[in-house]
Amino acid sequence: MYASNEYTPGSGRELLSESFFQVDDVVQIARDLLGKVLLTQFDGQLCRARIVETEAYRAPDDQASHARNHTRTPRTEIMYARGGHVYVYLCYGIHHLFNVVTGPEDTAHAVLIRGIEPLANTAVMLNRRGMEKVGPQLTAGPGVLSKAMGIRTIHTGLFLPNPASPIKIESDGYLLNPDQIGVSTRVGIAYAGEWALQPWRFFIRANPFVSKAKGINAL
DNA sequence: CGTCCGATGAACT
DNA sequence: GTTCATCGGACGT
Repeated sequence: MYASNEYTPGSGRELLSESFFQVDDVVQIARDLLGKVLLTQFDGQLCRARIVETEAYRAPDDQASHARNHTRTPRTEIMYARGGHVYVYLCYGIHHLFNVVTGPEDTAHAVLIRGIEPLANTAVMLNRRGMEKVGPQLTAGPGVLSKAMGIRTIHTGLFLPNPASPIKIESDGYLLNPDQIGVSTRVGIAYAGEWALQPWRFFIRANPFVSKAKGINAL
């Protein structure tokens, strides 16, 4: 199980389609990404992890979005591509933060993946993090999960629904009840004024791989 | 070209 | 609770 990268009938897994990412409501997509499986395959190493924490960024009005007020620069250009593209940017000069572009072309919404639960090939993830033992600090947080999965800024522009992409998101049939989903304001965007109050962070309740964010209003 | 600073994480006191 | 590593992007000059 989980050893294959194929999507044969009966495998119990399916690649998320373009239409999943091209829904206009980025907040709904952020919620729907909870429980889905992030897959990376670099240097022949296939890693899988379940998405347990996300945040929605809704351009152009959302002042926490890099594409706020239609900001369009070389860095944010990929946000204007159609949903399903990958946007990775460097934060604090150190951390590579993995985002999924959503919505139709020219709509710059994106979802930040903030926490994942390792499912397969944890040995490679541990090695990339310089850790010995699997625990929340392996992949709880947007910077550390990218490091564990091998995701870097150079991967910006990959298209997740492409079966040949080294980064993909699939469904394995895992289902969540609405009462398992926690909601809060977003982390680290206090500068965004009233937009910092939007309840656009979603997480799986009681999951240890949800980041330990401080100063957040749980709702 | 110079300056400011961030959608963080880790190691401190 | 506080400090700080580390650097590309955004913007003003």
